[in-house]
Amino acid sequence: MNISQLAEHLGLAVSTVSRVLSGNAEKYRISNQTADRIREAAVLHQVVPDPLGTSLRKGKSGMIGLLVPDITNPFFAHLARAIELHLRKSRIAVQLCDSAEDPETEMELLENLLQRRLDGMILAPVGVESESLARCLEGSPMPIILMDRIVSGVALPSVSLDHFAAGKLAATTLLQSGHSHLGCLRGSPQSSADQGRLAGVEEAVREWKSPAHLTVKGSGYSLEKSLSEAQALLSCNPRPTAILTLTGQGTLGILNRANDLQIRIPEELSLLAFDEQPWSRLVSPPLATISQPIEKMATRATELLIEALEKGKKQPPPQQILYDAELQLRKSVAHFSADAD
Amino acid sequence: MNISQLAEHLGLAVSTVSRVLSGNAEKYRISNQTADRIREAAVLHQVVPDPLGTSLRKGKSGMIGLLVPDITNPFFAHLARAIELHLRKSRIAVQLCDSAEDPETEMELLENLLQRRLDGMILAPVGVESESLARCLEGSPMPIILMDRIVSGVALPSVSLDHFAAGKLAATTLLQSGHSHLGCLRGSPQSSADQGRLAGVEEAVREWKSPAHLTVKGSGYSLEKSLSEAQALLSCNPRPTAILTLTGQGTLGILNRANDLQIRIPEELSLLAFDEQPWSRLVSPPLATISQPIEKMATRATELLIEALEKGKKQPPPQQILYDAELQLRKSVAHFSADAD
DNA sequence: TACCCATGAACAAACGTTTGCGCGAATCGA
DNA sequence: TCGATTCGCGCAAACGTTTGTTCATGGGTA
Repeated sequence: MNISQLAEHLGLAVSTVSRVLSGNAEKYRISNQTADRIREAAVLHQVVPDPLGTSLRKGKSGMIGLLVPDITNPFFAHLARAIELHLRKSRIAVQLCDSAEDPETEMELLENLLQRRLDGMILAPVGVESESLARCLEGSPMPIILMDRIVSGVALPSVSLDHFAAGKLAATTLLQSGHSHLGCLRGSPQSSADQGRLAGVEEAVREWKSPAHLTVKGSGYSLEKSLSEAQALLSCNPRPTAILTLTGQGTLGILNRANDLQIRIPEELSLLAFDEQPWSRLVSPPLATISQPIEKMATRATELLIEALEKGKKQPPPQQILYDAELQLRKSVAHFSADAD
Repeated sequence: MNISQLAEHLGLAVSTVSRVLSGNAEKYRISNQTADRIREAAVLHQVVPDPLGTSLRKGKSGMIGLLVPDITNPFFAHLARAIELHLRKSRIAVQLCDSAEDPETEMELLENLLQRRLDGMILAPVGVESESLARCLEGSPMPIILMDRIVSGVALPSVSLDHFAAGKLAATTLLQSGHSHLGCLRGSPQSSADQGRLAGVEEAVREWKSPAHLTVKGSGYSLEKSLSEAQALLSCNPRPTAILTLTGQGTLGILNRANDLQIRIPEELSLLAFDEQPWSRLVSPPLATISQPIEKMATRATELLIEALEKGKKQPPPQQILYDAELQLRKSVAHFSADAD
């Protein structure tokens, strides 16, 4: 039963029912008597204004798109959950899309989402530079908030970790523990997040008070790739005394290979990992991590989006909002003593 | 620009443009000349039929709801990803909802989804019995496919692991390795999945050729709970020589506490865990797991749903579709030798 | 020439809302 | 008692499609 049928049933006009059911009873001066009658009948017959009709009339779908590279990645899963929760409070639904870290899929999904005339969208891009992607985003008719990674050449508001500062913090932490040869396992060289983190690491090493050396390995997010790159990094001669991993998979790769090679952590190798995982503090030794304030970032992004929606779907100013990483110092990072090597 | 503006621009009727753009040109015998002219203009002006209008007219939103207890749980994340991928091929979008393992939130979300007049929905219930939940599902106007867990008292089609058989397989595996005292760390006693698994375990123990003993601990999915329950299980006297964990958190709990107590795996304790995780084969020793054929289940569930959608949104017959678990036997399970205890 | 039929496209109703406007009735001040 | 205001609600248009029906045109046959 829809509201016009309910109106007929009650002998009232559709407009009256609509006004009451959409909470505008007093605004249009519907008498309490009539309003209550409508409300009662509505709950009795389980009548709710059809969102399709509402959307069409209002020109809003009440839905935003969330496009992530990999919902299977705990970081994005947490992000998605927080975003959905926040938007729910504003009665906005979330359409989920997973681009599987593939730029082409991402492009298709993006076009699809734009066609669907959603109210807005939160996008965590795969991170590969693409002219067509940039053009597609540039001319978007809806507000778009970028998360985690940015798209070069596009002026869009973004919410992310201060990757540069985080990388610097991580490297400095290891340097301060006495390590002078750092290893770094990166993810994709394409990703702006990785680029930022690595740049931070490099600057920390460059600015360190005494000479320090940095070995960088890795490319890609797959587990197989991470394993072989971890192997490569651990086989360096001389081997780094401390390793920083920029991705979750990379961390698993190092943990696994170090175990195979019987390298003791932290006695022979210190390990600091990006992204806190559920098991980080449970493995042995507990893993020191650089964690992201996921909740805060999700909150900020949704606030930005909601604000844009209320201001008539206009794009908010292209500010870059950065958050500081949090260092969880645990036993996997130890002070370097020369006799171990 | 919408199709009516495009029609006006071309000096044609809206209906003609609509027929061409929705791919029904020849069905309504639009001349190739006209059709091509429309198509060209459409790509030029980036005109696509507005899904809102289409939805309203057709009475379909082209969108289904996916309600999971915790998208942060890798199992559900994988499920969500596979489901979204499959439905995308049929041009169906997915609205994501996360109930945070909370029955009340689940109930609210469910009502919300039902109101949104989606085309259908895939539901992985929290698993707590609830009269109102059952009633809500029973009278649903859209097809609903249950996943992973079932809701007692409701005749809905479901796709899930054969939890009972999986539990039996797991327990039998441990018994066959010579263990006669099994420990089991469960999740929530409310969950039909856990109930099934545990029942399978109990039957395996009961039917085993020689006397065997089973100690069951655990309740809830939180990490803290899992840690304390793991502690309790490992502190039993006598301690089980093999432990089966029914949840991911439980596995982490056992791994952590075993490490604290300096219990060597598998020499002093065999461990078999439900649900394959990205790190399962990477920890030391590699973890034996009972894995679920997530892809297959997701495929089947979406097939069921799509079929129902094509048959006019009617509920498919309430069949229960079960899949067999797959045993990944790894080094964390060892043959029991009496001298170790 | 008159008729029929196939062709190609327009007309209009319907999907379910929201909302500016208007209208009759009741209330009020003078 | 009368004009002016307020109150309570209905009317109708509009949002953007889809689709059954109609209509004009032209070619073919009788």
